[in-house]
Amino acid sequence: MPVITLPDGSKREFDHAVSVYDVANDIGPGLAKAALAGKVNGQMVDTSFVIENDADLAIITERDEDGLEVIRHSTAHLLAQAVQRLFDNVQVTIGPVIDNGFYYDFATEKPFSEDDLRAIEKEMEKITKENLQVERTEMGRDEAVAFFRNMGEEYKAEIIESIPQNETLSLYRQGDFIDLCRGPHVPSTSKLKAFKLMKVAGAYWRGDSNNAMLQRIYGTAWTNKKELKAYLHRLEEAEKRDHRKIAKALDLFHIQEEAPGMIFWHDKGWTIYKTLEQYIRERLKEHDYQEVKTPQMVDRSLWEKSGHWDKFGDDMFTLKSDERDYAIKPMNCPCHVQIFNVGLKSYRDLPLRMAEFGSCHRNEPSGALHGIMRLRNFVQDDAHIFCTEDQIQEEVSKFIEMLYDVYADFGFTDVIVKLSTRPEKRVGTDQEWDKAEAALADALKANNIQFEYQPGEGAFYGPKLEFTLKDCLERHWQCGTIQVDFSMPGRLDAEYVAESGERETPVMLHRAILGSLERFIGILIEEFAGKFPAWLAPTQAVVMNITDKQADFCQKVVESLKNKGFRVNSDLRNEKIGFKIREQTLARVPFLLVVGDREVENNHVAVRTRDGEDLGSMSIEAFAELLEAEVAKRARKAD
RNA sequence: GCCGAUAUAGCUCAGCAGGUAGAGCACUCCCUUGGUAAGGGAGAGGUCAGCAGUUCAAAUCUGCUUAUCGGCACCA
Repeated sequence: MPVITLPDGSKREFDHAVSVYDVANDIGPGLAKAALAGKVNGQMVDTSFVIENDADLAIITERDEDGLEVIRHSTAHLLAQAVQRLFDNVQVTIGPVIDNGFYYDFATEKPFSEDDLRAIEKEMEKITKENLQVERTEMGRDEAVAFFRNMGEEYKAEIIESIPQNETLSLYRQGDFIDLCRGPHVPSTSKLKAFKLMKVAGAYWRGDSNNAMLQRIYGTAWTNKKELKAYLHRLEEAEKRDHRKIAKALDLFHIQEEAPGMIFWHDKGWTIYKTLEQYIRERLKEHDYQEVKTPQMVDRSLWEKSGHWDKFGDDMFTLKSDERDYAIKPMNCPCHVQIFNVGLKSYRDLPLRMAEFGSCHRNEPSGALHGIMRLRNFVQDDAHIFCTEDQIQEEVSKFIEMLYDVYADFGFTDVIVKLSTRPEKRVGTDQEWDKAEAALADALKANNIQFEYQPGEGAFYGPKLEFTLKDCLERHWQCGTIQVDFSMPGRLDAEYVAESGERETPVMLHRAILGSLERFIGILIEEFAGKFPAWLAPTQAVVMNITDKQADFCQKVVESLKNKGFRVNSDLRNEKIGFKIREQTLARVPFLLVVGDREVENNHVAVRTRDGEDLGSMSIEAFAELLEAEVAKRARKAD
C-alpha cells in the first residue's frame, strides 16, 4: 500500500492505489482544485496519474515553475484545438513551450492574418469556458501512425514514425481535439486563464530550409491576468530600449536604402565607437598584442588557398579590375598569416598575438540583417594568436580572463558561454581535436566559468568558445569568441623554427572580445537604454545659461572642461531653463550644469544629473574631479 | 534566401468604401531674459519608397522592385 512522502517530509499512507488528485484532495479540497500536475519521484505526471507504490510526491500548482510550464504547454494544445475548429485543411505539427510562452506550427495553404489571431483567441477563450476534461490515453506506435494518417495529419504521422517502434505513445484528448504529446497537461481547459497570441511567422518544418514552410503562431501564457498584463508591460518597456529607436532619437547613426547592412555613423555615435576602440587598444597593449592593419581587398588566389572562396564564395563581395578577381575581405585571418610569414619566426617568437580592428564585408542574406546587430559591413576587434599546441590552454585561459575583465568594465555579468565541439566534416586528427577541446574546457573550468556544450557545432577547422550577450528582448547575440584553428596556418604555409631546429606549423587561435564593434554598441545601447555612463556618453556634460547675461561665463566653463579632455557642450539658446533641462535630460547627457547670476558670482556651476539628482553648486575644478572619477569607473558595477 | 507585415513632412503618426494631403513635436521669424522636465504668436515644409498598370481621376486598387520590421533558415 503506497506511502506518499510530500516535499515537507510528511508522509501519508493509503490502503489502495491513489491518483495525484486523490492525494491532493486528501490534503485539502483547495489544493485539489489548484492542482495542475504532479511530480512523482521527480517525474512530471498528470493529476490523473495513479500511484501504486511508495513514492515522493509534489503537487504542482500555478505557484510552481513547473506549473507554469504545464500551463503553457496546455495552452499550445488549446491553440491547436481552436485552429482546427475554425479552419479547414490545416494540419497540426508541433507546439513546444518557450521562454514566456509557447508556439504551435501549422501546415496550411493560407497564412493566418492578424484578424485570424484575434478570432482564434476568442475560440480559445470559449474552449476554456467549456471546461473540457483533458484525458490521457496510450497507443502503440504503428497504431498511432495509422490513427493520425487516417485523420489526414501527415506531419504528426511523420513525427511518430521517427519514434522507436517499441515505445508506447501518449495522446491527450480534450473534447474534439486529440494530439500526440508526452504531457503532462492541466486536468481541464478551465485551468487556462491568461494567454494572448502574439504573432505569426513562417518556420521550416523540422528547422530545415529544404522543407515546407509552416505557419507558426507564437503565444504567451501566465497563471493569471495580472501576470499576463505585467509581462505585456515589460515587453512594451523593453521595446523602448530598442537600439534602432534610441540611435535615431540620440542621433548616433543611420542606415539607408542605398547601403543595406552598412552604417552611416554620425558624430555622436562615432564618439562612442572611438572611445570603445581606444579602450580596447589600451587593453591590447597591456596584454602584449601587436596591432596591424591589412588590405580591404585581396586577390582571389589567397581566398582560394585559405579555402574561403570554395566555402563562402557566394557570400563574399567580389570585383573584377584590370582582369584580376578580388574579394573584399570577409575576415582578417589570411592577411594576418601573410604578416606572420614575412621573416623567419622562431619558437621564441611564440605566442605571437596579432590584433586588428578589421573592417569586414560579408554578403549576408537579406533576412539576416538586423539593425546594427547583424550587418554586411562590420569591424571586428579581431586578433590571431600564433602558438604551439602546448600553449593553447594558457593562451585561452589568458584570453578568458581578459574578456571577463573587459565585460566587467561594461557592467556585463550575465554572459552565456558555449563550447562547440567537432563537427562531422572537419580537418585535423582526433588527437588534435581531443587536445583542443580539452584545452578550451579546462581553461573555462580553471576560470570557474559555467558553460554548455554544443556538440558538432564547431567550425570545420577547430573547436570554439562563444560568449553571448542578450539584447532588450532577450535575443542572444554572440559577441566574444575564441577558436582553435588546425587548418589555416598549414594551408597558408605558416611555419616557425622549433627548438629542435625543425620547421613546424603553428596553431592559430582566432579571437575577439567585443566581436563586432557595431554589434557590441547595439548591445550597449539597449543595456543602458541610451543612458551611457559618462565614460562612453557622446556628450558628458552640457553647460546652460539662465539668461543671456551668463553666456560668456558658460563659454569659459566649456572651454576649460574641454581643455581637460572632457566632451562638453553649451546650450545658450533663448529658452527657459526648465525647457533646456528637459531637452538635455531626454538627450541623456549625464551632467547638466546650470549657470545663473549666483554661479557667475562664485565662479561655480550648479550640477544636476540626468536622473534629476541635484549635486549642488561647485567650482569648475570640483566638477572636473567628479567627472574624472565618474569616467574612471567606466560601467563597472559596484562590488 | 523563405513566410508574413510595413513604407505619408526632419521625428512620431492620422488620412485609405479612389475626387490632386493633415496633427503634435522639431525647424524659421517675432514677443518673452524666465532658477532645474515643455512660455506665447506667426510662418515655412511633402511628385505619399521606386517603377508599371486599372481608371475621367490613385497616397488610397493591382503587379513588380527596393528597403525595413517580426520570425524561420544562415552566421567563416
